[in-house]
Amino acid sequence: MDTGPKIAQVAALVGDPGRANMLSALMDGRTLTATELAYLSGVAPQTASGHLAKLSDAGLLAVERRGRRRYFRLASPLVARMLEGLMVVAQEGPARQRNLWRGGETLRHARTCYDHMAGRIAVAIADRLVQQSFILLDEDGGQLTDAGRSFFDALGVDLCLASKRRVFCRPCLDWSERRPHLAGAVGAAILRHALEHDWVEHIRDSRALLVTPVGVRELAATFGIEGALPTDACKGPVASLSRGRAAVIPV
Amino acid sequence: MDTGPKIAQVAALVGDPGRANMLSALMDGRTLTATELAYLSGVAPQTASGHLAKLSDAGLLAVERRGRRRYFRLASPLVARMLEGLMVVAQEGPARQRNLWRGGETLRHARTCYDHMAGRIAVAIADRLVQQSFILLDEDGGQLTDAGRSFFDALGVDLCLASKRRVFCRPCLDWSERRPHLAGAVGAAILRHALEHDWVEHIRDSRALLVTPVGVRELAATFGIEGALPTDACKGPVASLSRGRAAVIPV
DNA sequence: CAAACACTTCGGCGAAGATCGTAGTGTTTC
DNA sequence: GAAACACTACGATCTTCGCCGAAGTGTTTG
Repeated sequence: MDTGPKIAQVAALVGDPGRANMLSALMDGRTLTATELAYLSGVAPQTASGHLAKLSDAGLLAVERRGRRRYFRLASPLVARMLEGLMVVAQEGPARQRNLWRGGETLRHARTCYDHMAGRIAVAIADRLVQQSFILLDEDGGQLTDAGRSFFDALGVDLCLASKRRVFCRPCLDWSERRPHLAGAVGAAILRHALEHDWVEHIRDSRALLVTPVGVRELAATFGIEGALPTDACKGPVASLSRGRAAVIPV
Repeated sequence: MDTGPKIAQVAALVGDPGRANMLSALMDGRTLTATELAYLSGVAPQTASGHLAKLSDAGLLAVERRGRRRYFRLASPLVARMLEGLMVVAQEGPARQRNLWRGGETLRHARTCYDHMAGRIAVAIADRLVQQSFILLDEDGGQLTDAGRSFFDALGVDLCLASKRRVFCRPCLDWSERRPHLAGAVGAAILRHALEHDWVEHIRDSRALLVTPVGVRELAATFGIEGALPTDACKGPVASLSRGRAAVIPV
């Protein structure tokens, strides 16, 4: 099998702390400039430039020139998927090996992406809002309809907290589902609302979100996304997690 | 986020060609000795010893001493999952980025694992055989019932080809499905039978298996596993693959 | 008990590559 | 047009780490 050398090449790229930091920073789908990435990874701009060139050449990053700066993002959800694989293995380490894929599964189910929700649930919510014509989405933009505004008003979601300057509503490609969820002010408002009403809560030291029993009921009632929610019929950690509030598994 | 350094540590381990070769060789769930791994990765035994120690310390490999030799295998399905992530990214490289997860998807659907079948289909077959009490499975062993023997006789599967010394029937954890499929002589006989009757065929340069139209029909009729098989309703590469024999996508 | 075997430890060699200072190109701002 | 800015290219230094020869420990075989 000659697959060994190939994966070594990619792994070696990720194997440098500086480059790994850059990739981690881009995990949530953001696009960042070379300078920002240099700062985040803790190396000089010259060094970062070299690293970014290598990552782009290898097809791990996609670049876009705008003006005098270059914006980098992960080249595809595949790359994010690979990084998540590494994260899961890395976080467990030598200790307690058994059943630790729970972390990964929980992440895929519901997590934060910057300031909004991602994962199966977030994609289902976006689907539902589009299906009901509350939101219009295309490749790189989104728009709230009048019906959508009424819907959120009735729900008590405050869409005005966002600063004037930020994008109001946009799609954000979900790397575990390979389909878009909602970002922008609307996405942030939904997450804020869900946290305030105890539909979900943060899991310590993780981007994963725990869906509470209240959340299961309310998300189903509000968005009609039973399919994406844990149920009694759904065996496995997600279901057992959501049955009791206290059962927080370190991820 | 301090996840950067952690994933770098793991990635750096995989980033060496020698170690990557070792891990690749173990991808299908086999257990190999240190000497075998040294030969397969093309380094001297001393070097291999060091590499294996590092991989074990990091929790990527599990070791078992038996007599004067040490048997290594991947520590968990998580590791295999991570390696697959790297493989998928590595095989695509800079070129044609779009829709290349087909390879991974095909692998998850049906592939060989040593000399038997793995993937969704294999897990479904194992489920069905257990459900019908043709086979009894527990953690680390399996047993063919009398009813099971009759079933395979009627089907024309020859279970006697296996050498006397090999394990007759045992479960083998499927890393893409996280549930067991059948290994041992019975597992091998099923794959042999499927290949001889053109239910599946090897895809060139890959461990992936292509389920032929005949296979779709016969596997459904024989094992009642329609759910795991590609159908017309199932969009995506697997369905398009199975519709015509000629449509072999390089993986 | 000796010999063969499987594996590990030690030590020195050598190549790969990460780092940053200096200097350069292209872009924006004033 | 000059200055500030974002990024890139080159080169010297230095650390890291893979590599294998030699020697050592534990196990099996005859």
